[in-house]
Amino acid sequence: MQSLFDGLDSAAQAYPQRSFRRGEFIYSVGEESNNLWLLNAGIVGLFHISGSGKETLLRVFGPRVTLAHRSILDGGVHHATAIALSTAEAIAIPRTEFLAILNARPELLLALSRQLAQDLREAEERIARVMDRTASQRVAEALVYLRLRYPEHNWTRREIAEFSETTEETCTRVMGQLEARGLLVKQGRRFDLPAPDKLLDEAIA
Amino acid sequence: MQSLFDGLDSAAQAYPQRSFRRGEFIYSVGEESNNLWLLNAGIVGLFHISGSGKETLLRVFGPRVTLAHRSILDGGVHHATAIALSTAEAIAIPRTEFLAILNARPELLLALSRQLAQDLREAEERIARVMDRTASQRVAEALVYLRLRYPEHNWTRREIAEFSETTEETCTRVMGQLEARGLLVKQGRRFDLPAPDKLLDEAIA
DNA sequence: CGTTAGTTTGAGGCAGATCAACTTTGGTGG
DNA sequence: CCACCAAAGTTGATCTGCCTCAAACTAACG
Repeated sequence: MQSLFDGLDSAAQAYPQRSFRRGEFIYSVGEESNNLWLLNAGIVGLFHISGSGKETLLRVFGPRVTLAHRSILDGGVHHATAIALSTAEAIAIPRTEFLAILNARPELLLALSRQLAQDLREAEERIARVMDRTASQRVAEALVYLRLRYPEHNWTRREIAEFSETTEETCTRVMGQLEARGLLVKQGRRFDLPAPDKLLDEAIA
Repeated sequence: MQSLFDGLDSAAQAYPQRSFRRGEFIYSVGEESNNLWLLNAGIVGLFHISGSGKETLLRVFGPRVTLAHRSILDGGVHHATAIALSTAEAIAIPRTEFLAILNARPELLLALSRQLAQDLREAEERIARVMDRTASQRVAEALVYLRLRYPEHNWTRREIAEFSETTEETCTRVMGQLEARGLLVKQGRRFDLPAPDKLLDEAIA
């Protein structure tokens, strides 16, 4: 089955590609979602930033996926802020053109629905997990998820903490314990997980 | 715009209506989602139940909405358990027929996508909220949300707690404080919110 | 090398979970 | 209509995970 990104790729060729450096905003919460973004390269994080400055990493996007499709279908206002986590290349398609393409090609709308259904499952599993697991367990699970899914990215303690709903300090401490148990190896700022499956087993148990 | 429920209503007439009493399961986590459910009456809760028995109320369904659409689009396995919170009446449409109708009527698929987009926003807002707000604030927000959205239902402390990611005891204590401040009035097991907007203001501030 | 972003470590405090015992409610059936 | 009882709600005492604040350290990059 064709992905939403692939189905829109040819239409995107008509538009210029934009570059973002680490830390740059692709869009911000509250803005109108006038564009659908096609991410060609790099890693982008979708963040919720609260009044008190506390940040939550809601979703992570890698190459060959779309951004802002959810907002466009839900009232046209961004509910969160998309920030480049590494150098990123993306193309913006006008909202109206995106909707016209969806209208003309129901199979792409179906692909989009499936993506939303999957994202909703993942979000709801996270809601339940906060109550269900300790901070250590959540960090361990986040490490495995982020590392396996986006191995090329240099995940920081802060990013891991914001994804696992805990603090940077707790994250550091948990990673230290995992290192002591041989489940994590630090090399400068980078780290590796020699046995991700074992790590998950021990974390959940 | 036509809702998904309305679009499927005529097709549902071919199938018998089933009744559920409070506490009965409509479907369970892990089961295959062979049916789309049309809820005609009553309130249904979608729960995540962890190994340790801890329950989380993920979503609430009222009359004239569908259940299991997310699962059907996402691999066909239920990721949570649907339980009747009051006497409920619902009709099951076979998965295959549901998919055939979606295929024939893209406008219904669009309505479904919009619903998923909205549910995803609500779920992600909840993820951020757990870190962002105290237990008291979450309880206050849950009270307003549940009471205004489903005024006919007699929400129990347990249900409110499982929706606001806290415990029954905390929920009781918070409600006691709100009563002392005149923002909540108990009448036996029922309660009323004389000034929901004020309650929200004070809770968030 | 200087500078900044990222990481580590320690000490202290508290929100809220947990456990336990008790009270109230409201539906049921005798 | 009343007595009963299971489900729901309340209250208090205790305990702890992890957040918070602070301060020093270190990697990486221009």
